[in-house]
Amino acid sequence: MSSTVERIIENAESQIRTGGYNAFSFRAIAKAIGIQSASIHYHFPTKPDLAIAVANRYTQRFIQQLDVIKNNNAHPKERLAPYIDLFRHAIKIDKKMCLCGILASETDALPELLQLEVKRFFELNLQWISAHLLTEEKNATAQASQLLASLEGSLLISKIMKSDEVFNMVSNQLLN
Amino acid sequence: MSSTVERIIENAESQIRTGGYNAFSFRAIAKAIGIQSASIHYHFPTKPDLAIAVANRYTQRFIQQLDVIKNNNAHPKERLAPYIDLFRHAIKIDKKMCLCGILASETDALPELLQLEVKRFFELNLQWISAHLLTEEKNATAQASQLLASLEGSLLISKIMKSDEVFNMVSNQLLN
DNA sequence: CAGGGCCTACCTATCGGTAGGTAGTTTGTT
DNA sequence: AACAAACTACCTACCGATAGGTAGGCCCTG
Repeated sequence: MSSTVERIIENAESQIRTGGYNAFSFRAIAKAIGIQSASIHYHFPTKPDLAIAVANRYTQRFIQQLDVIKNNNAHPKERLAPYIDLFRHAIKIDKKMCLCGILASETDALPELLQLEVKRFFELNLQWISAHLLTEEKNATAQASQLLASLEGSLLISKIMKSDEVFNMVSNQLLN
Repeated sequence: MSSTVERIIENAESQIRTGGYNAFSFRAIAKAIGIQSASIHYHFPTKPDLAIAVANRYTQRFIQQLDVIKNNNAHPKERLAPYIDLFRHAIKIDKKMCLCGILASETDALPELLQLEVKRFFELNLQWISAHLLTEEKNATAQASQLLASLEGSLLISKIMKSDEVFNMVSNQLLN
């Protein structure tokens, strides 16, 4: 049995990943987990506070997965497939966008502190790809951008197509 | 002097491209163009009606640009740079996401008819890339997906980074 | 004088947020 | 050990603001 705070964050994440920042509400979360919307304000005073907590947990979990990938795969080249699988999980299991992907697309409509938290996710991924995935490449930075952009973009296209086909084709290309 | 309908659509597009479907409102548009929000309902009865009109005009204009590119460049290989420039325009001139990119990421929160209109944009682009950009390639479909995903993804990353650097690196890679 | 294009005025629903209360638990003091 | 103070985790009830949408009137033009 998870705590109220965890259930709030979990449900908020689900709503944001479905429709973005403006598509989640305290009332909808409250109804979903069976408490009053006012009670959410006890744990997260404002909407930005909650959204930042959601993004923070999302990034933290992502970092943990990156560590697992690094530790389980000694050679950088072995790490690409499991890295791609992190995004495959979003579209195939969660059937939702990457949280930071959908938020990034709405950047200019987000509270400033939330922008910074989302930005951190991308900086962190780009740096990790360069350092632990493309170690021996010359233009690692450019290739890292290409990889991350392809994955985020293919998630978005797969959502609107209601099919994993685009994601599968893109990930197969990336693996070659 | 543009018509009221055109000014409504223009302003709605700007708002949607900034914060997504839930971030635009009849009242904000009305205020921006100097009419009453009720007057917008005369031209577009419901919010989905207006959003669909916005997406339709966006796609229609995109198609026109694709025709120009095709007609101005006899060889498929010459068409890549101007195609990329369509997306460069979004991030460098408009300083906004691709309308259909941001809407695609919110797919499951959109009215069904709007989903179809957004989907049409991507189907159309994928088909055009395959037919007029990668004519001689074997796996044209997969490469088209890769190209479009890279461009949409790099827009989204550039927005959150508040820098064109990622878009520039990705587009340079695509051109090689 | 008919109708297109806009207006005022208003509706209901929902939003984020606040005020104040309460049951149960924990903590500090004697 | 006993008791009071304080804290946690909720609750009900409400606020002003804003959302999309509707009804009906007014004015200008053909």
